[in-house]
Amino acid sequence: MAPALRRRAARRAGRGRRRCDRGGPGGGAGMTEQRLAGGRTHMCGSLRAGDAGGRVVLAGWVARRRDHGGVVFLDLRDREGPVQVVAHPDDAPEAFRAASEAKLESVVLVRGEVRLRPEGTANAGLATGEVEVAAGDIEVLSMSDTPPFPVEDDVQVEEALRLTYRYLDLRRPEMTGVLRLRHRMFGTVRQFFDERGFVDVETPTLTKSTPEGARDFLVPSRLQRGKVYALPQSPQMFKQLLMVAGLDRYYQIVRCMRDEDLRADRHWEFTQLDLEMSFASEEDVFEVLESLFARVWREYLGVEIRVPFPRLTYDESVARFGTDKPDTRFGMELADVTTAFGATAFRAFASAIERGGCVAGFAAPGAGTWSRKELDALVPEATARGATGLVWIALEGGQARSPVLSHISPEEIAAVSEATGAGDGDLVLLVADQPGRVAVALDGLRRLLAARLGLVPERRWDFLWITEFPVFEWSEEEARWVAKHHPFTSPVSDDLEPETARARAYDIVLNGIELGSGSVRIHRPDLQRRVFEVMGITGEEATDKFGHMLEAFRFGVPPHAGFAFGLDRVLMLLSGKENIRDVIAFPKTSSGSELLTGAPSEPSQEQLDQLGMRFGPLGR
RNA sequence: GGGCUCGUGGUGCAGCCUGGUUAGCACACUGGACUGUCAAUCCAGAGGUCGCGGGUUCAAUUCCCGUCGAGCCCGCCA
Repeated sequence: MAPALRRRAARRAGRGRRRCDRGGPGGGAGMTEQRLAGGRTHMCGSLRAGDAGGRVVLAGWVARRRDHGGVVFLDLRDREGPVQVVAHPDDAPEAFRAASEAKLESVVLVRGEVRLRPEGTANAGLATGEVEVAAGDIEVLSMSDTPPFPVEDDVQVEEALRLTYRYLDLRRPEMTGVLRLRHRMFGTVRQFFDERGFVDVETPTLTKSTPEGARDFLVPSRLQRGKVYALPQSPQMFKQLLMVAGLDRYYQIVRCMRDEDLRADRHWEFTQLDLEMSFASEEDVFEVLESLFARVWREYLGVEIRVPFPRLTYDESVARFGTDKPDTRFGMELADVTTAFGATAFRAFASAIERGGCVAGFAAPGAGTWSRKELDALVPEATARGATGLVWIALEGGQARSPVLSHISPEEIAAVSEATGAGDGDLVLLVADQPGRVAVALDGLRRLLAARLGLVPERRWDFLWITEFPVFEWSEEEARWVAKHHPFTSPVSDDLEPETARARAYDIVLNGIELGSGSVRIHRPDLQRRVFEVMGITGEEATDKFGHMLEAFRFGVPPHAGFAFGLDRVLMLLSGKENIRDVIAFPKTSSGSELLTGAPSEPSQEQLDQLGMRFGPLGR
């Protein structure tokens, strides 16, 4: 075989191996099919034993240098990974000198020959560990200053510093890997919806302020002074109008903006998978999303998830778990024990019940042996979550321990143990208050205890649907009923009694995290008006705020339903990150600063003049 | 809006509670030695407004108050 042919064959073999490697986040599909810029022949991290014997041109960043005086090793890194470059003074004096002088993170171009490493010097911890590149020529394309922090995985660096030099942070293999996982997953999502006949339509970024829902980001208009656009919280109205337009099936990977305080899993700008389907019911939407998640989980985690997902109504979820996003990977379900304390001598419980409250709790298996100190430490955990107090009863060796033992009867303890399923060695936690507060506190405690007791199984994916949400929710602040989902959500029946009306709205919950939500929409103008009425939106107001929707609905609306979920959160789960900023290329801090660019910044007087704006002293 | 935690050479941390020696360690950096390492090794060296402002004190990195920045949580948000 001619050398050139042999090389090509070898490259093909290497390519095949690469395909098998693809589980990792940084796997580059079809890399070798592409022409590399700058005269490079290979990517550093792609070289394999099959490439041995070939002359290559590589370029990358100096990840590490090992200088033995007589021989210098450089680890040259590009997005595919590192490869070892060897420079010998005898073979190539110039290259040797360049290698000795190249500082870490400098960009260098290397011409040389790939060869198998000498016997016993292969590095099994490296994908390129069987080979090395004997440098014939090394050219420093760009010398680097000493970086402000080590560009390596598993190095603890203050996040503010990482964000200030985000380009260096993203150079770390782990971060590059997340960005590439993000790219590939988006591709899978697009392909999935394309195969199913969904049409990708872009919707405006400068649009009308949304009256209900989150706080808007506003953009002042230059041409129409005194008026503002809003950045979209979601393309909700546009996607419904696309159904009126007859698009039938729409999807979009779209940036949404909500001006609310940030959290570990919440960012101002986030990326949503948005979809809408005409003539669809809940079942159609469920099937699409179950198939999508099954495909993504299979492709990126190699996991077969169980479809269809279990379903739980909102009421059942709140009753059993105290929340509409339950983590069902462990038990410890809640039990309402109000009746057990119907005639209790315990004043705290009695008065809570008198005021229309309830008593509820759950059993934490194995926590009955905790010390008094550990158990008392749970009380502030409960009050921090809004509970008035917390009663703990530890069952151990046939005895009950509790700070309120003298106030509660053995019969009450027996009833509570029975209801919560607590046995010897277990701990019962009880909270008495208004049902909503009890639920919030117990949900938090349940998660806390499960984590502390090590009862949360890893590598388990509990997807579920929560259905039949309330249509309305009472807003203390505004003293009126507001939409729990959004105002276009169809009620289950025409009965719009605000306290009891249930909606054809659904959430996907995974391991106790809400991924997204959707609903069947109202397509009857008369029903839509009645929903507005309950929320105190008059005819005039409705016309002003939602006039375009109501108008559109006069001209033939297909029944339709849709869904939206946060892709950033899905990526957090796929990559095992605990912070949303780690799956976003250029995120902001929790106070909204962009440390890289210095945004937000003060506007110039000229900018303000053009917009007809004036910044005055802050006042109420 | 509220609560908690953190801020010390380029990086990561210790010191602070119990005020007073020259602010210590590791990595990185600089110089030297070294021909098979892969967190190379060995020797030497340089590098600090202890976030910022004020107070207490004979004396503050250390105690107190304020402020700025970062993180987590509640409120808010689907």
